[in-house]
Amino acid sequence: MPRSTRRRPALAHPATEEIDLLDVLHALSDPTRMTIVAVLRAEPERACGTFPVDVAPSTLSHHFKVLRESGLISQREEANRRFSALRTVDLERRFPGLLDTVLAAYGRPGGEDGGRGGGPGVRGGEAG
Amino acid sequence: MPRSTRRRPALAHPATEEIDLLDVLHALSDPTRMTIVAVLRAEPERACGTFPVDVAPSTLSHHFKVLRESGLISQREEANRRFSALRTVDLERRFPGLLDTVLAAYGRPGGEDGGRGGGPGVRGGEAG
DNA sequence: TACGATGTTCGACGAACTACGAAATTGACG
DNA sequence: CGTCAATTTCGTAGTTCGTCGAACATCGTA
Repeated sequence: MPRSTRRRPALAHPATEEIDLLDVLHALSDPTRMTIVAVLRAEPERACGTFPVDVAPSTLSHHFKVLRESGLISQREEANRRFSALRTVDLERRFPGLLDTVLAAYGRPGGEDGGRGGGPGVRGGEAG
Repeated sequence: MPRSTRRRPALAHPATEEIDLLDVLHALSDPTRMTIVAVLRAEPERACGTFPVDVAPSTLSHHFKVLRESGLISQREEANRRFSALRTVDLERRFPGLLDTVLAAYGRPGGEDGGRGGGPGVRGGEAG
């Protein structure tokens, strides 16, 4: 078999119009995945293994799959690394303002002690 | 014991500052609960049993509990009926624009056939 | 070819979720 | 008081979710 052919099925992403709101909300309702999205908001793209999350590689891979299949992120392959990026343009076209609003909300400190979704260690582009 | 005392623990609602974003997103990621929220957006309040959802009463009660504990809705008792209302003011203060943006997104038709989150059969409901 | 690095897939497990029916609670009405 | 109506609580079944470890695949390099 040709060595240039990747065995992966080209990383199926949903088309913009197929992005389902409930899938997106579900994907965002997990702290690990929300962290990934928040980090991705500040950078154009990033390799999978470089996210500040504390889970096993297989678990991380699962989360990326959920994010990708929900339409929140896209992934491209480069060598044996996989880079993820937020689908900001598609999301904005499909659900205007949603991503910005949700991420702004995520940046808000909570009345609790900043446990779960209160104080993310990610401030993305707020400063800039 | 005084008969005027309701046995229910006064329907605990989270304080505004305690509303957790991930809990809210998770609550909204279920089609039944999203329908409830969408209906509630059009009316100030509504009795539990009058929502256009197709689940058993006990299941519905569970969904209302999830919505209430997430901070999305408030419930008050009147006789043996329980009225639910969106906590629009609290939500707006906690997560500005979130509710509007999500519900606007929910109203968008999808590329699919409008099955799940595409076209909610909810508009005014004033007819009843 | 062998090795290390990166990342996925598979199989498993416990926890959480959604669903339902039955029973219990509460209030209105006769 | 007895009954109906609305809703919750309890117990339970089936599914989904998040997590991990082990094994596999790919790429770059020695």
